[in-house]
Amino acid sequence: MPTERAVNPIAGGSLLAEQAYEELKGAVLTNRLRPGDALSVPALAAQMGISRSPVREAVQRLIHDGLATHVPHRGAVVATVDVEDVRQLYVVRAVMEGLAARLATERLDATKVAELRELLEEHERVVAAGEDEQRHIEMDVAYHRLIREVADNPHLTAALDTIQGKAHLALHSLWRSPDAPRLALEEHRRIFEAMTSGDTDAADRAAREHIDRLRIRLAQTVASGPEPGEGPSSVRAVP
Amino acid sequence: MPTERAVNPIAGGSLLAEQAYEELKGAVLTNRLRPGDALSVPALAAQMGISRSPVREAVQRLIHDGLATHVPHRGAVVATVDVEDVRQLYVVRAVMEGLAARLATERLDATKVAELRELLEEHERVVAAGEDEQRHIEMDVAYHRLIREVADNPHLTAALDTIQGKAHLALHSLWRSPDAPRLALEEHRRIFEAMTSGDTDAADRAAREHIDRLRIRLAQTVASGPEPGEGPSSVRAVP
DNA sequence: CCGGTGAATATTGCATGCAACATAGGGTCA
DNA sequence: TGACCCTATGTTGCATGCAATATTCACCGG
Repeated sequence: MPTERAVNPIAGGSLLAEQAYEELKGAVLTNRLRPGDALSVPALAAQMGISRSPVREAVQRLIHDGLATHVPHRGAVVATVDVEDVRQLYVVRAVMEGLAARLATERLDATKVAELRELLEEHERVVAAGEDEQRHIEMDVAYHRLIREVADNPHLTAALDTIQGKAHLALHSLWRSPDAPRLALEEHRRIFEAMTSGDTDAADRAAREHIDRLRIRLAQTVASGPEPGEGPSSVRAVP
Repeated sequence: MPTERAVNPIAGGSLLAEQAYEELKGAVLTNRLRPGDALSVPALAAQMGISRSPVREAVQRLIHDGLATHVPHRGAVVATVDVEDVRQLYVVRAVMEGLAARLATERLDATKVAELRELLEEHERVVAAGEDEQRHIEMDVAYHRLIREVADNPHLTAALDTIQGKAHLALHSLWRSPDAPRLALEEHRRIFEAMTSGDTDAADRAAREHIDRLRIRLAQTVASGPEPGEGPSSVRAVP
């Protein structure tokens, strides 16, 4: 077991627990900590250079978010998402993104339209340049996040953040389709068109269908390429 | 300030933090702790007869659930839900209960139908007997919870639990309509009919409309009778 | 009578100690 | 060689200590 630490030391300002949480979440979401990896509170505390209290708190928040699971007397481990999990995740996410798009359509103004267009164009560049998967996921997350922000419903935002966090985690293990970014971008554009035309029903439908298609493509990808067997914390690179 | 404790001592078995969380949540949801009440970790720890660590953890979970808010350097206080909060809450809840009903319809079997009918009949007795509000809320919560259970989607369940928790909290402050229980029961029956007839669309619609009507009735109640003034736990009235 | 100032108070958040406990691994015995 | 036991290690979860800090209340001056 290499001493290669998956998390970085904490600066040491205020709210160590918060910083530890962000660091851990980042490590999980960028796949530096992989599903199945152990989250030992003492070990992480040592690596971050802080005591166990804030780390313990951070790990528990991760568990609460569904990004880690608690194995009795074995500590916490980064959550493993199976195909069925993802399916159920996306069924829920579809109706919530639909609602978000609907609400956002009602509250859209010129500023927000510009921001959305901006994001779409940047996403376009990323896709055109064939940049890395990580970057694409970031754009995808950012786009949906902005829609939520426009929708301006904190309860919806909170629920969707949790759902999307788990989905984000799943993408690392499951998403292997090379033209997925292009398709996603296309569907993002369709949502944009519906929203800017003021058609709430169409926006709702477009967002729901986007997530539904994502779910279907994910299922197909998994079905075709059953995933090279990879142990918890082994060394494989993302293809 | 009366020494009247709002929370009970903890038995002392295993997982004190969990027990403390349940105790606190119960106190909040049954209105023994009211919106605005302070949640002092040292005080609660003393009342429960345990140390601060598990209590701190419990309070943080409450905050994460939206049942409490963190006021800087003043400790945590039981969350205050205003009318707008409730409206936004129910907008989200409507689509999620709709999805739950839809999924439940697809997975319904004879056993679950019997359980649902059982609950409805008990609810009927409660309404007929004109029992207390608390009991009615319990029935309402139980009914929706059972639908979720049948729907069998853990992510949907988790999200809805959080949403319903906040809604539950809101009801104490806002629900003053005497015939609300009767109307709710009636709408529960309608959802039941749609589900047992196997019509997923109708079930979805019925559940969504139920929550929407709930939201509208709540808004009307609040608009007509602005609430008998009752302050946090002491003197102030809600502005 | 009222406003301002200072000290006492109570809070949080982090660090650390410690007992209980399950697991893993090695060594022993049949 | 294979199964079993027993110890060593790692973990959790709770208790407690402690510094930093904002609030509150009383008291004093105007």
